[in-house]
Amino acid sequence: MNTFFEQNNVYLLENPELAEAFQNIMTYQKYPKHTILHEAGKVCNHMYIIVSGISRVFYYKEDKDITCYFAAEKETMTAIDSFIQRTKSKYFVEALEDLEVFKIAHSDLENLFESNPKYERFGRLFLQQLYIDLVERIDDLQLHTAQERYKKLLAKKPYLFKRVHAKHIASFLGMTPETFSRVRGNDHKND
Amino acid sequence: MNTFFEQNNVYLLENPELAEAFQNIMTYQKYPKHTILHEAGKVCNHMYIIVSGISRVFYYKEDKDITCYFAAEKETMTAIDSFIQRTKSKYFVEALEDLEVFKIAHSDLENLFESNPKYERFGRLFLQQLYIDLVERIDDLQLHTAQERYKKLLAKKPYLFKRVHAKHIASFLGMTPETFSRVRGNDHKND
DNA sequence: TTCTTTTCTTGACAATTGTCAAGAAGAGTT
DNA sequence: AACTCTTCTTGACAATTGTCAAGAAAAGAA
Repeated sequence: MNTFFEQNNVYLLENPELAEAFQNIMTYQKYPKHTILHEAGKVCNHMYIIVSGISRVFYYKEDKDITCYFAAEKETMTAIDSFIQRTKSKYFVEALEDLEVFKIAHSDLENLFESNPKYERFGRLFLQQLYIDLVERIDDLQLHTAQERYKKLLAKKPYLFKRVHAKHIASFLGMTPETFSRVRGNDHKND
Repeated sequence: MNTFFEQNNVYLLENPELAEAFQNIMTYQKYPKHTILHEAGKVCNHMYIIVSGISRVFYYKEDKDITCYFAAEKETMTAIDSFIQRTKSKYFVEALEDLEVFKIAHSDLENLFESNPKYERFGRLFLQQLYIDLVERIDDLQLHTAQERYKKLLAKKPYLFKRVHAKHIASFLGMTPETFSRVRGNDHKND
């Protein structure tokens, strides 16, 4: 996954004007653990940049709760389908820990993009990085065993395994909690 | 998958200026079947809009040939990792049929984006749609059986099943050719 | 703390998918 | 057409993963 500040800091931090422009449309906000920041069925009008805490995006597939995205410090999060297409979302966004975030309204972001091409450009470059991240995730899911998917995520985002319920990671990896538990058990043996 | 002309026709066709700008940087080209349009290990400097024919993007995972993308008429195609990041690609791009395409150089596209914010804007909106398509593909792979993945693709892109080798569709769907064959067999029974 | 609820682990078994091998079917060439 | 090469299908079996159930462990509430 991508981070607004880290992976694109070239654009947001090295250019004071860009940083200021974004700061002007961001509002700092806190949410307690378990808060639902966005509900499925509604149009999502905000995106969030996480200052502290972890959140997840999930949806229901035949009563089963499927996590499709995690966001932690410095990462961004929104109900992406709705935020982009301006339609009702299938996703929920939930705080898994107490959250501190910067909140950005869709309309403000659009206005910013329209106000000056350099912001539009930043938006495009940012999306490009998100796109690359997704391509990688597809590769992972397309032809890897449960064990391999587990190891890859553990290497990439070890903190998830300490801070997030196993069942959420399991569904994110496309396996049952039971399989996740067994795969984790195997992995510990190889230490 | 997305199409330059279809899904974004709002932008490309309704605005004659935009259409003309793109036509100025596109060159029409033909490639015979089996042509490798891009080789892994090289930086990919072009994207293609397909006029006729079908192509695929693939890579090797431990000697196994994995297809990760198909593009047919009106769709776009490139070695996306390299085209976006300007690094060596892991992907090959291959013509599965005789191809007629419009070819666009990365540099020309960048220049176009920089020349006027409305092109930059089109680029961003186009990427947004590609992103949504990928999110959908992840949903498919994350928690569906081989049978379900087969049926979804058959409903969405039936022409693939007539024009492309089964083994390529199988790897695209994340299953072996044998499983693909059996799943296809099951499906015919339910007619 | 104790009590309650949820999550995690483990076993037994079932379903799905992969592997290997052999033959059939199909495409391409001469 | 015959020949060659590749792809597709099918069977037998193995490996992986899912389902269900029960108990252990952990987290949250009183």
